[in-house]
Amino acid sequence: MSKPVSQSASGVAPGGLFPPSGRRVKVLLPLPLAGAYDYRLPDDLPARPGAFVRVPLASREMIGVLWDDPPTPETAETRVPDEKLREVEAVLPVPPLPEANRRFADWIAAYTLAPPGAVLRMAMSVPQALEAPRTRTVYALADRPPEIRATPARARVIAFLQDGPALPAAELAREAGVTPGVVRGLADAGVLAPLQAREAPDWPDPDPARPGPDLSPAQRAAADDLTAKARAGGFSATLIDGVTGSGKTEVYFEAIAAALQAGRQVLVLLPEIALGAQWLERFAARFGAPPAEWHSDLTPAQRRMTWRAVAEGRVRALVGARSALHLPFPELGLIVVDEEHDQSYKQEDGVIYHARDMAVVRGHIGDFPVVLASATPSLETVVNCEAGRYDRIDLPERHGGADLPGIEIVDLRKHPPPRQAWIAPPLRDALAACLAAGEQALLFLNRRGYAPLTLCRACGHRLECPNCSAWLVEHRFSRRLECHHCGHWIPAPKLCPECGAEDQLAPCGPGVERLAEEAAALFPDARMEIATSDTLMGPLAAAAFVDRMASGETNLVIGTQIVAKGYHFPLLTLVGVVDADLGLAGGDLRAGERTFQLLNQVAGRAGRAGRPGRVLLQTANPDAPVLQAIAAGDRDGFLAAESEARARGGWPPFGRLAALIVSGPDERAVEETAKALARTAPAAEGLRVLGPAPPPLALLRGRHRRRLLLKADRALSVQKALRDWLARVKPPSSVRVAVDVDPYSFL
DNA sequence: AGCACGCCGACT
DNA sequence: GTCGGCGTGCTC
Repeated sequence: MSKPVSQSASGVAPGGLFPPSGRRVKVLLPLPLAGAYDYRLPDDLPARPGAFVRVPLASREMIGVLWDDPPTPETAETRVPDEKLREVEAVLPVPPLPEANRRFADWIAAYTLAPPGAVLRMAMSVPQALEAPRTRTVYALADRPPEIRATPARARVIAFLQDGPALPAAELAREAGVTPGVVRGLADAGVLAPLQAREAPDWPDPDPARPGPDLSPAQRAAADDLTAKARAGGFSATLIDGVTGSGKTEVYFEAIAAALQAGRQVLVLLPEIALGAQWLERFAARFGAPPAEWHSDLTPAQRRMTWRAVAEGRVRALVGARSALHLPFPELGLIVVDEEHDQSYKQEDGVIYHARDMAVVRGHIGDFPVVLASATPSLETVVNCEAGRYDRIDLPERHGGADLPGIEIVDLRKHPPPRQAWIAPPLRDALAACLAAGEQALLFLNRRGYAPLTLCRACGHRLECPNCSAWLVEHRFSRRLECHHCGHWIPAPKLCPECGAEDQLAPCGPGVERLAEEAAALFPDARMEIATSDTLMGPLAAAAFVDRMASGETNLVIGTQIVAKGYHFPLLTLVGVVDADLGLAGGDLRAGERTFQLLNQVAGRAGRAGRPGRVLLQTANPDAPVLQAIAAGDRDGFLAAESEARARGGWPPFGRLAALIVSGPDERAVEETAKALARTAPAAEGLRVLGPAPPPLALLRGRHRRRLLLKADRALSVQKALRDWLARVKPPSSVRVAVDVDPYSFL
C-alpha cells in the first residue's frame, strides 16, 4: 500500500489525530468491479444519492455516483473497515443521476450478470459532461459606453446588439458584416462588455400543440389508445403492428405529442442504420423542430452538450441508437422502440443486453408507457402480446396506398445463371424491362466486398484470417483482402502465400462489388451505384445517396442490408434478392425469423408511391417454409409455425437460454476451462447444459473460443444457476468467461 | 479501466 | 550492474 493512502485513511492531518468525521457512503465507480465501494462523505459536503462525486482510487482520482445503500446491510466480515475508507473529495456540479437510472443500472447488472460499474459506465459515457459547463466569451453593449467616434461599421455592430443576442467576437463580426478588428476596437474602447456565457445553446423545443396530420380511422383509434396511455402515465408495453406504409410513425408521433404535452421527456430508439435524415425530417415536420440525437456519429462536443441538456431537462425529445437508453433523463415519460425486431438492438460486447427488452424494463421502473413498432415483429414480442403482457395494435394497410409488391420465387435449379455469374435469366429480364421503362431497381446481396473466398487453383489453399476462423474477403476498390471480424487486412496478393504459384488465386462466390461487375456487363447504360457500409460512411454520404435515388440520378443500386432499412425510395419498382438462402445457413435459433424480417424489409422497398412493385427472390431451396411464407405474404402463418416449433423444443421465448463463451489466447487453457465448466454444470429439474462446443468462429480476434449453453424452463431463474455455477470454477487469468443471457448470436 | 509491482532480456 | 518489456493483481 502506498504512503498517501494509509495517511489519509488513518485520519492523520496537520495538527494531530482527529476522529474520522462524516458518514460512510456507497460510491459506484464506472469500472468492472464487483460492487460499490465505501467512502467517507465529509459533513460539509451535502450530497444525495445519485450525486456525481470525485473520489480517490489507489493513486488516481475517479468520478463515481453516490449509490443507494444495499437493501440488505452487509455483515461485519464483508464490511470494509473504517481505516480503509477514503474521503469523497467533491460533488460535481451536475444534476444527480436520477433514481430510475440507478435502479435501471442495478436491474441490468443483476439480469446480465455484468458488474454494476460496467453498467454505470454506459450511463457515464461522457465524463466531460460532468465538469462545470464550459463558458465562452461573448460581447454585449456596455451599460455606460464611453463616447467614441461613430463610423458606419461601428454603428452596424451597435445596431445588431441593440436587439440581437450577445455573441463571441468572430460571430458578432460576421453577423454585423464588419471585420473582426472593428469588434475588437469597440471592446478595447469599452463600448462592448465581455461576458462569460454558457456554451450550450438550448435545443428548440418540439411543439406538441401543432396540428397533426389527418389520420385514418384505424390510425385515429391507435393514436387515441396511445395518447391516453402517455397522458395518464403508468407502465404499459404496446406493440404497433403494421406493414410499411400503414402509418406507424404518424401514430406514435401522437403518443409523443401527448407525453410532451404532459411535461415529460421522450426517447425514440431506432437501429443506428435507420437513424438518417429522412426520419429527422418527418419529426421536424410534425413538431416544428428536430429532436436531439444520440448516435455514433456525434462529435465529442455534441455528445457533451447533449448529455448535459438531457440531464438538465432541456432536451425534451431525443432519438437515438440503443445506447441512448442510458442517458440520465430526469422526466422520461415515453419510450418508442421503432423496428423493434431489429437485431442491432442486441448489444454483443461489453455488457450484453437487448435494448428493446431493457426499454420495457426502463418503462417499468419509470412507470410510463413503452411503444414497440414493427412491420415484422419479433416472435418474442408477438408471444408477449399473446400472453397478455403487452398490448397490441394492428394497423391495417392504408387504402389508397401502394399495393404490396408481387413476390416471385426464382428457382435457381430450374433457371441457373451462367457460370461465374449470379443473376439468373428471369431476374436479368426483369431488370432489363425495369430499366428500359425508366424505372429504378435494387439488387440485394448481403455480402460486402468482391468475393467472400479466395483460393489457389494450384494448391487449393484458402486465404484465411490469422486471428479468426474466417475467410478473407476480397475488396477490389481498396485492393485488399479483409477480415470482416477483426481489423486484419493484407494487400491483394499476386502469389499464393502457400505454394507461391503466380496468378492462380481465384475469387469464389459473389459480393456486391462482383455483382456490380456482372450488372455493368449486362446493362452498360445503367446508372449504377453500390451501397454498403463501405460506400455510405457517415450521414452525409448516406444523405447524398438518398438524394441520387430520389432524383433518379441512380437507377440501379447494388446494396447490402444498409439499403433495406430506414430509407424510402419512391421510384423503386424492382427488387432482386440475389441469394435468399444466405441467412438460412448455420441453423441458429432465429435464422428463419431473421431471414423473414430481412427479406420482407427488402421487398418493402419496391413499389411505393402508388407504383406496383415486383420482387424476385433467387433461391436454391424454393420449398423452404420462410420463402414460401414471404412469397405468399403469410407472415402470421410463418410466425405460428415458428412459434409452434420453438414451443415444442422448449426454446425461447418458451424457455430460457444463456450462453457461456469461454475465450483466451491459449486454446488448451480455454478447452480445460470449458471442460471444467461442463463437469460442474448445474443439475436441476428443468435445466440442461449443452456443450462445450467450438462455435463457428472458434478463433476470433486471436482468441480461441468454446461455447456452453444453459437451457432452462421459463419458470426458472437462469441468473441464480449461472452465479452458483461460475462461483464453482476459477478460470486461469488468461481465460475469460463471458455470459450472454438470452443469446441471439450463436457465432 | 488504469496503474503499480514484479520478474526476465538488451543496453550504458 | 540498470532500464524497461508487459503479465498479474488491486483499487473502498
